[in-house]
Amino acid sequence: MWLHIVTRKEVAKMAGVSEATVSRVLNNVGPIREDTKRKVLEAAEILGYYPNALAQSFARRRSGNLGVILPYVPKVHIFSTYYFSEILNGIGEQVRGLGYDMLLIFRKPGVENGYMDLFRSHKVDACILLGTTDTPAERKALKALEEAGHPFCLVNQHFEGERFLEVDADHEQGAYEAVKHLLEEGYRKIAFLNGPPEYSNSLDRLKGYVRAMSEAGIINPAASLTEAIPPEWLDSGNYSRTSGYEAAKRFFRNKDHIDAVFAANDRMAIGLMQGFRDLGMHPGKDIAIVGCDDSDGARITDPPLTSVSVPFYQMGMMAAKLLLTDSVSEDHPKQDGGTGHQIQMSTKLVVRSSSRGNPA
Amino acid sequence: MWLHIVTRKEVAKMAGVSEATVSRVLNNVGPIREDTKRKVLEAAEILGYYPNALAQSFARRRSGNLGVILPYVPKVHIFSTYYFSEILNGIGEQVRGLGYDMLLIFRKPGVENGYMDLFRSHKVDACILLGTTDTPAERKALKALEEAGHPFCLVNQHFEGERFLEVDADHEQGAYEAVKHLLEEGYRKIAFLNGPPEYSNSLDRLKGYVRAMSEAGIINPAASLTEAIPPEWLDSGNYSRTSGYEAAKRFFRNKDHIDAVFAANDRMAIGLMQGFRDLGMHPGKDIAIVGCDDSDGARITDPPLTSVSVPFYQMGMMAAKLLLTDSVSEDHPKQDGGTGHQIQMSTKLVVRSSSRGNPA
DNA sequence: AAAATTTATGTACGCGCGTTCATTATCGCT
DNA sequence: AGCGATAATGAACGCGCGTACATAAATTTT
Repeated sequence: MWLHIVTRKEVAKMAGVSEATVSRVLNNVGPIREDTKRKVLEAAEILGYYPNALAQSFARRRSGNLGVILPYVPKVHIFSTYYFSEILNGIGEQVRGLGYDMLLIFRKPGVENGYMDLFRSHKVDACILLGTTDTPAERKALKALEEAGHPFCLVNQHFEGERFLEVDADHEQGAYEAVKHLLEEGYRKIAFLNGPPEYSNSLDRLKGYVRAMSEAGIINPAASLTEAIPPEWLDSGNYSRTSGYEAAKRFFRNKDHIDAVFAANDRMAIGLMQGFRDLGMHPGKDIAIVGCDDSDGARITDPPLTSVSVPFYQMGMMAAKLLLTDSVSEDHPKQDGGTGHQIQMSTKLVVRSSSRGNPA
Repeated sequence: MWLHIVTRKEVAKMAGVSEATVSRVLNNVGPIREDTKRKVLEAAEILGYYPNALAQSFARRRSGNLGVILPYVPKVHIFSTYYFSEILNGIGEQVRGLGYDMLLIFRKPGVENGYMDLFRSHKVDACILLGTTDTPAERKALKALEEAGHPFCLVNQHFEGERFLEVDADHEQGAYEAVKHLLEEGYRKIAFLNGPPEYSNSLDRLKGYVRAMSEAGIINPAASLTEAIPPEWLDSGNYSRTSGYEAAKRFFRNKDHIDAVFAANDRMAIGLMQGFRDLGMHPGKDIAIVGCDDSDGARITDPPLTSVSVPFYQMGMMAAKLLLTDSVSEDHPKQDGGTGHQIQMSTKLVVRSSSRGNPA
């Protein structure tokens, strides 16, 4: 027994028409008499005909795939982070509606611009790049992609000075509101646990932090970003819970000069809470904590974590939409008079009890 | 300016050989003189030749894609659950090494056996199905797939009586050890918050629970599974945190007859903890809680949650490996003398403080 | 009623590659 | 040198589909 693959030819024969007509009927192209259409569809139904997607892609010279590139971080299960999960969800929802498929690719560790091959080999029609960092190599690779005219979109990362297609969130405003909230709650000695500098968010959040603190007259707005901030208020981790836990120890040394910490993501914020707790402090009481992402984790800590909600899901949807309905199907990689798309979505502070103590 | 696509033909011309030879060199097939090989590779390098993956797939009649089917649950961001994330990570790691790509597909809501089309249209060479449930429609669809000879693998779900390729975990043993641990800690009045019955895990865990409780002489091993259990000890939710929270209220009504709860996943366990806390009880002290999955969440609750660790990551890897190195590349969908692969991986209890109180 | 459209369908080709088969170069041996 | 065997290469085809072009049928216009 061998499963015969039904082809267009057989449908044509059964329907008594040419192969071209079958093709036209199934693709809804050109004028077709109503009853030939019916005949073809009936024949296809009876024979159980399914167009061969491989042949279609080949003939159309389009894969029908949207590539999603994920960073390869050894030992880290990348999907397990709220951030990626949500974005992927959004992308998935969008491609689903647009008839595309989603090709997941893990960036190869050593290869510099591995994603160029994806386009060259026609495996994808467009790409969404997640977790990129602003390094010289990365910039170069992206510029090469742009140069070659391959449509791609960055999510949650901005490359200053470039015209890349980007879907970002307003992290500066998010940080500003988070810190402002702490100030309004009466906290003054507010530290900031930032993320790695190669992510544009880090600079954004720093700006927001400085803006809020300057407006409150706590730090000198005239000085440069970092110089105005007392060193014991500025620290950084790598977005892991562990790095937050470690940072708590460092902050603890200056605990008299700190009554609140704003962290660049929830995982670090949760690490901070655990760290402070292990040092005998009570998060939400002795020290206020605010995180970023408003992940699931923020709801299950004790006390629940105040956090900056970022619309990752919508950002994923938007990125896919931009790529699949502009640059690809039509043919104008840039619009808005050549400025390209630089979408920025707004964040929203979700206040929970980790930041509602009564500071001295 | 228009980007010319370099084809095999041009490489052949530059290297002064035929197209067939170019093909042979790049695919390492047949005997080739060392210097022609060099010539071809040089020409390819100079011209920047990349084989067209679409054409390759078409000619080979293999897509090179491993499909991963995810359940479509409206309003639920499926990736955000630890369970799926980990499995996808494992699959991703495996396909990466095998030169395959990973095509993510969300099962369409209405369509009964939508994945049949994926095979028929040759979009995928094999499929991993996640989040399937044991319903008549699903069984039928899977049997049809099997009948048609399409290689697929189920992860974390077992269909009793079928010979499907499955990678499951030993949830019965996991539940057994979890309950036994509670018994050893001195708890006797142990309730069980199960998941929906259409998941095979639910029955597995129920068996494990009953086995442990029977061995301890607490319930009658002779009676049927459910009859032996006092009704106030058996409840079920839908794996969401909320359903755990709600269950806490029900258990609370019989709080004098309950001093521990074993939950079928961490999210429900966390919901239980929050629910009991809101009712004035202290999880880990007034009532012991044990979950399943050993997700990230288990580490950040207060108290940290004892949980049954399930090797989802390895399960994903294994599923991909089975499909991509047996059924697909070679051609024997079943081995072990026709029993098919039914892999079962072991679980491991991770004890934390949510289950180390001192029960009365 | 014939010519000029418009509508509907068929014919033929190519997309870029893998691969079979035929052909030629190379080698080992008597 | 001659022969058979093997190594190396080229010529040719087909995979299943989209589509440009040619053609035939139906419709409108003159």
